[in-house]
Amino acid sequence: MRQAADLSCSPSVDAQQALARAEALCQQRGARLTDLRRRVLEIIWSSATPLGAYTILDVLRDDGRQGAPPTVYRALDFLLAQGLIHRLASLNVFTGCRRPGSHHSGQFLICRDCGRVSELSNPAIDELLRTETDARGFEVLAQIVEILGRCPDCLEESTRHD
Amino acid sequence: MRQAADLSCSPSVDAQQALARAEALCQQRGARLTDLRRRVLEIIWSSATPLGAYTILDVLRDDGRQGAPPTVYRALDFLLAQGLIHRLASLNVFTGCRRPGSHHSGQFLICRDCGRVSELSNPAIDELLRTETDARGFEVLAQIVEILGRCPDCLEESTRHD
DNA sequence: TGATGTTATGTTATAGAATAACATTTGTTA
DNA sequence: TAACAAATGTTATTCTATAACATAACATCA
Repeated sequence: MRQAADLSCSPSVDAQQALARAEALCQQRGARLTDLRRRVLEIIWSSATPLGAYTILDVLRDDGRQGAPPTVYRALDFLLAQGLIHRLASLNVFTGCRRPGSHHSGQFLICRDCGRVSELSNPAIDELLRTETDARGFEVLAQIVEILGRCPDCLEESTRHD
Repeated sequence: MRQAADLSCSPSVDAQQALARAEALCQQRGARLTDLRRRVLEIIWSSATPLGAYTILDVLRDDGRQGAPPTVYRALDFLLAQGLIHRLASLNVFTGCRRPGSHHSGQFLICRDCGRVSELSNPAIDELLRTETDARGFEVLAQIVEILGRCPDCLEESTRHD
């Protein structure tokens, strides 16, 4: 996979905005966005592609922090609970939520080649799924919609090189 | 979780039909449904709930077979490639495909309480997702649609007991 | 302020899921 | 039968995630 992760640079504008929003939301909810949790969120937002827990752990250690897997997973659990990140079940990775505040499951397009992810939020998809589940008397707790494929950029590139 | 797995009984009618169809499909395709692969498929179909790879491995060992993780994963890879089973990414488990023959990604309702799974195949959902991806120039390789929640039976039961 | 309870983090160990790499066996075909 | 390919056996390792318990930070109230 042509990896796009670049964690060396300082927080992007996106990351800064996401952190600011996270601060505001947590404040509002009385949830504690501690140093560790903020840093994990920042790490996630600083990458162009979703990160695995152990990659995050490596970055924390590079920070000079002490840490073990539970350190990361607990922070991730918090961020998930606050709707600040999503977990992509098909890849065991985590990505920043583009629409925090409204807890939602999200719909994801995942590029197999570059690893980048687009988050959709097509209400029609939600509605359609809701219709199906309602018809069956099934109570929905979480929706997982992940589409693995190739993004336009990588498609174009592979076309040029063939 | 109130587990519904019962592997002790002889193959159910469902399992027998699934095995027969698998035989036919593999024959037709020139794919080799070996003893091991057939047995793994049978184990999967003999359970009311999806099984993890290591649970399947345990059953194989109970059979008196020798085996290690690769044994199971290779059989699973074959069955996946033939479209005879599905993998549920959100739980790392495998379940028999209710519509083998047509390779498809499927849509699943997974009950958090009893672990049972219903496989939908609502073309409208596929279509809607296709519309989204087409509009974005995204080439789809695989779709993952898994809905975690509570099935009608478990809902009713929890209502009675509250 | 200090005692108490709660929340968060540190730490060690382990469980669970999946694959790499190579050896051996089985099946197929020439 | 020889030679090749496919399938399985086997050992080791990597990656993902959590259990269990210890310590530290924070909050609340007498």
